[in-house]
Amino acid sequence: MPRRILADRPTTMADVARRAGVAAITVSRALSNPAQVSAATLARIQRAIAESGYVRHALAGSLASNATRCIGVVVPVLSNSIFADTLQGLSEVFEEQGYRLLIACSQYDPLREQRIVEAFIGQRVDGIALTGVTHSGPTRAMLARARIPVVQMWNLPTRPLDCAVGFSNFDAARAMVRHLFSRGYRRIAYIGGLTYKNDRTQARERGYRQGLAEAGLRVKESHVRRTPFEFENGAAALSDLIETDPSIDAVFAASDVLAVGALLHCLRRDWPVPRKVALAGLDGSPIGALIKPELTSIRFPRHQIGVRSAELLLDRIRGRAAGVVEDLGFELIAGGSA
Amino acid sequence: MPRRILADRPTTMADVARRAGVAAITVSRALSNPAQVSAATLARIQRAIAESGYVRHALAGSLASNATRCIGVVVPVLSNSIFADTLQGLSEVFEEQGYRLLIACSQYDPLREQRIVEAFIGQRVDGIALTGVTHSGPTRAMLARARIPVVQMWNLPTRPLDCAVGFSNFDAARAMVRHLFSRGYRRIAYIGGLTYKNDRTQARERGYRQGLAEAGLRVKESHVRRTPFEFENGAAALSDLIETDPSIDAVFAASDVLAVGALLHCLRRDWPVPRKVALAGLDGSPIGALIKPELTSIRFPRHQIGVRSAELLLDRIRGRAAGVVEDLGFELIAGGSA
DNA sequence: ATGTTCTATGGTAGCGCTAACATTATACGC
DNA sequence: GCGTATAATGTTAGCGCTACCATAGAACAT
Repeated sequence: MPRRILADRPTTMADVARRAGVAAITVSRALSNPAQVSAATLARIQRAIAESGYVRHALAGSLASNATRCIGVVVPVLSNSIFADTLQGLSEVFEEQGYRLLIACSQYDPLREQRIVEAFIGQRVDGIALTGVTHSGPTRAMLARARIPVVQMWNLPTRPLDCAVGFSNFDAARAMVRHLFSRGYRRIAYIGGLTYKNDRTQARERGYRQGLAEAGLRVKESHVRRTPFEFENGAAALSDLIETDPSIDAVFAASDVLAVGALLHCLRRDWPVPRKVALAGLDGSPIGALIKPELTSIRFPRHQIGVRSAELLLDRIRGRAAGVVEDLGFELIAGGSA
Repeated sequence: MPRRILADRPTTMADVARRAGVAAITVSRALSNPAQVSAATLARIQRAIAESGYVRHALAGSLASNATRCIGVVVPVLSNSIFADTLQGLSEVFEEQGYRLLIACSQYDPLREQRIVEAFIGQRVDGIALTGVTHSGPTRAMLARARIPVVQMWNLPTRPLDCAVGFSNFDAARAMVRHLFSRGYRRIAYIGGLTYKNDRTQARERGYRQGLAEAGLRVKESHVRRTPFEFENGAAALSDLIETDPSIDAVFAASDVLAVGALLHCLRRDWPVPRKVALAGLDGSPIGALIKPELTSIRFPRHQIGVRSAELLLDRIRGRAAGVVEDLGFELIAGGSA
């Protein structure tokens, strides 16, 4: 009962095999492990492939071999370039090893992440890289049941799903508050992201609060702002903070996107930074270094997070032990802004 | 001859069917078209799925149905947020229609694009979205042979592969040169991208040259710089241009990343903009509007390019006519920088 | 009562590939 | 010469799902 008209269907491996005068399995071997095939046969097969414009049907291969050579990656957004560096690191390692990346955006939404993870499992990816360490219950359950190697990136989980590569967002934020304190600032406000959907943002805000507490300063809730990571929002939040309380002497923005927005806002208004207000960010983005004064920030190995995540995931795929959590640390960059 | 130990294999549709007391095909229908299944049966199946934690094997389904509900997207880079807006537009439309996106980066390299397209065809994606209009011969051949719907984005092809959505990068650059001329600038230098791998960059440079020619100005080759799109490179190129020829009165950067880098460099050096040198960009990125003076630039509907591309691709997938080329235009934003 | 249509469900085959085993030819040691 | 190792290739049986056709029963018209 043929389901498709036989004429005009795409070339299959059997077609190539016929043309080269070999069995289909030999074509399969020629493609996935050429060393197994004699030089003469290989040449005939390669010629047949070129002549017919054959492209192997990866889905059928994956179904038969039970391995897709695909890795699923979830990032919150693509518009913030900080994750792009990590993606770059992931893709460098995986491409070299013959794996492809499926990239999807969760928009900082755990439910969206859950749907993405389900789709990844449905695609039978060989491994999954997640940004962050908080995931919905169903997400965790699906991953556990599917027994797919997973790496969590950009933060340090207390109970990792599998392996993890990141740094302490909490410590980084606390370190920045200490730095500001050591420079003499005492009325330190905070502009952070929307905490309710993001563990990195939460950790940074906790770090800010802890840093103030350790310095013996009280947290004023009116000095804490939360807003999505856009340049404009950093500018608006700063403007609002200063208007609300002109005595604020420093603002710590938990992301360089916000900090750069805030800094540019000051420059627009001809507010002297750091004299009127000191500014500090967190991300170490290159644009911070181009502004005068240079943005004080914290840099972390964004690219290396991708590289190490890929390496650990490959280890897991190849059957090595799980449960590794790697802390790649961070570095405070003291610019002129604080 | 079983190839896998039968115990401890992932749940299949047959398992779910057995548990629900129906045939596998009914489970399939319950998942892909629930209206075909009676309410009572549907409930039993849904319960069986929930109990067993079943996730449908999408690969097997695609193999059988000859449709993957996946769209392949090639962008040059992820680190430049201008493509992120387009991706966002694509994903909004496709997700709503139940399609998934496979996103890959060509790094502005046609050979890499070719490998990506081959992989997409191997995955039997239902459609492909490409950035730009120049592609390697093999890429064009593969796409033609595979008869996969394709949309080319961000520029207007003279001979489209299939459909296209974009604007004239040439006209945009020319319009900016005209604007600079109308403001009285006569020694207009240019900072562009690396033309040899990118048709948008080529078109913009041609637009610059044409604009000068139409204004009766001669192009000085020493006034033309090419560099990868990074903030730092814009700063460095501007610095170098001014050093080489201090009489330059305006610089047109063919990307806002370069223009913002150049503008920040001027501010660092306390060079008055536009008095010492006028600056104009092209991309309409939000950060340009935050700087003082605001960056003169050209805005285009980046998000809408994604939306329309997705709609056209869906039309094609559903069998409607090919060959549509849509020009979405652009808009000049006159800021204080030029 | 008979035919017609519609709804709900099932049986079977096969999508295109590769794992596992089988087979054949060739080389090698003694 | 014979057993044994090695290389090169083939045969077969699925991987897990859905298209296609079949079937059975209910609803309705004639």
